[in-house]
Amino acid sequence: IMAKHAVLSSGAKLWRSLPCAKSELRLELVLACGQTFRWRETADGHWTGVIGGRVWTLTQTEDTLWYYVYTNQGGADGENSSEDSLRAESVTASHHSEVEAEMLRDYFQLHVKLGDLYKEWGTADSHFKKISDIFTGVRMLRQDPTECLFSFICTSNNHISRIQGMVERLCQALGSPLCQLDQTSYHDFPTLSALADSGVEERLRDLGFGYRARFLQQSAKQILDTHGPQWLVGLRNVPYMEARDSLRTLPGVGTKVADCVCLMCLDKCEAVPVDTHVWQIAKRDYKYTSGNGQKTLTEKVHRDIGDFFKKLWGPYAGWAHSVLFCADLKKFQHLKEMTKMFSTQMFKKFLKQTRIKSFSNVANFNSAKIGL
DNA sequence: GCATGACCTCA
DNA sequence: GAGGTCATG
Repeated sequence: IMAKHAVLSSGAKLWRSLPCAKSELRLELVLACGQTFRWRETADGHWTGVIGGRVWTLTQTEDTLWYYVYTNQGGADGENSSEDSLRAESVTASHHSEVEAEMLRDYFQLHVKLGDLYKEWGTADSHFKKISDIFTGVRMLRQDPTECLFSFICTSNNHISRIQGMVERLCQALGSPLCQLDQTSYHDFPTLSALADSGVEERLRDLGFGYRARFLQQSAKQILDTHGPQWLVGLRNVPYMEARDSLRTLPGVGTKVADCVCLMCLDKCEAVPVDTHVWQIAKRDYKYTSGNGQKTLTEKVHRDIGDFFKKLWGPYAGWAHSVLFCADLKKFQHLKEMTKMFSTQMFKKFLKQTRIKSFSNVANFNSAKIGL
């Protein structure tokens, strides 16, 4: 019998949960805004992906984050890691589920109070305030450093939907299998040694990676040859600028990719990744004018825009940046249309007539915004 | 320090 | 031309 993707409504007993308000986390924004590329909506509001070598399905209600962890293929949990197996056997079930809860809290960095940060950013920046009333719950993930680095090497000259396909193929081709759900097989992200293999470039070129194929293989090899497998995660403990410079020694890693990696997996919450898109936001919404009217994204423009936003938003500038970035994506523009619609006189009249007091469940719309 | 073109593929 | 990097003037 083929295993299926879990759905909360048809088996809630098997799910576990964490208290978490939607204002602190919105899965459909966080998992699809381009900071991670492997989560898929496998049922309405249900997101399936991989964290820590396990397949998870997540969904949420107003004040609760629900999660379901699948058993890896082949019987015992974590059978492709003997260390995990030993741990699983020597530990009680409740301990085990506490480990999983802690993995989720860590992945979503739930100790960071996003609501408080939104208030601070909104006070300092009126444009942010306007946007953030609609785009609540956009937070940074704390991703696996290997997955994050090699995914972002794929992002150059590229758009989200194609990156998703490439990262998926990368895992299918080089990652170890975890489990199969419905027609989909899930794999772990490839290890550094799998990526460093000399046959990898050609393999990935065949899979449509283009010139990025060589960057991926070379970066993996360089890390293993000159630093060792623990080097990447070790960058969590060095200062932002030092980590950034270290990453930039890798082929295919320039200023933008290095900043993404710093922000999204190395705990550098002040890092603001600047690309042409963010440059446009700075010019359009903040009247930012590059010093000498430069035509391209030079090192100086990167620095200036990064400094500008850091001064505006403070030590969590990278987190604030991701809210605006998310709000600018084409696929989320419908959330803004919602505001226009709710703001019309006709709709307000309709609300009054039908005496609907709360619309918090409609697209997470903030009812305070239209003065109900 | 800054600009330009090449690099892959796809829309 | 794209959410970029690298090598070259």
